[in-house]
Amino acid sequence: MSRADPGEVLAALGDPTRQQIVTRLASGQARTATELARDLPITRQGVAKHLATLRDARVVHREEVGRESRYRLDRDAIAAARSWIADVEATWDARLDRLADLAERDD
Amino acid sequence: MSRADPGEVLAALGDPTRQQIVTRLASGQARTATELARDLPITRQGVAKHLATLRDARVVHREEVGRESRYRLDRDAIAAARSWIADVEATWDARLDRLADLAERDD
DNA sequence: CAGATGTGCAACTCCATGGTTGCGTGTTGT
DNA sequence: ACAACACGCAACCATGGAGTTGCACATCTG
Repeated sequence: MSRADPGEVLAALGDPTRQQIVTRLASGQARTATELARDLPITRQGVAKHLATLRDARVVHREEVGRESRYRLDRDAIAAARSWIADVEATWDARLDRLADLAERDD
Repeated sequence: MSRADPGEVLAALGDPTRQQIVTRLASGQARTATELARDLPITRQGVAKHLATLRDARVVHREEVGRESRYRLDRDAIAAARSWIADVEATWDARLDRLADLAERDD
């Protein structure tokens, strides 16, 4: 089972509708596509497609219960994306530190 | 000067090519579109368009020097995106904590 | 000044994808 | 058993955006 690819997760989180879905899933219970569609201006199938791409990116996983399937956040994938961004920041900071060193050494 | 919108930043970071550009910009100096295009399988104009959307999302800002314009990372916007993700995680964690409370109270 | 280099802008493809409708199937509950 | 509900899948449409080429303009250099 391959781990979540940060880049893919970022791409999944890039869409505004999917951002809303993720927000909904974070603040409440695991929800079904039909429930989510009630809050959104798109159809159930539209939501379902978004959930599919979120599932491909491992941001979400499906739990089938009887005739309905509920979707739950997968914390690890989201953490991977945050980690990627944090790495960019860290690298950037390191570069600034080097510049600071040069400035000091310049005195 | 309106601040960076996390959603817009996420969208900007969603594209794989732009992810590479951001990585390049994080690990080195401010670069020009022509320089970046050398590392990438697309033309300079392609890179320029990506830099434009990164600039719209405040992920990057332009520094015009003579006839060339160099692009530099804007740390704040990236931090905003990371913060958004962190919020999702925090909300999710808080929900899990509430569940734990209920479980305890259930004993 | 003339050529080389760097850039931005505009027009043009083309494909990925967000969104829809329609349908068939499985589950629930009365 | 049967109606209502929930879902997945497939076909379809339209728009956006990634990428290209072409060109005009600005800047540097010999």
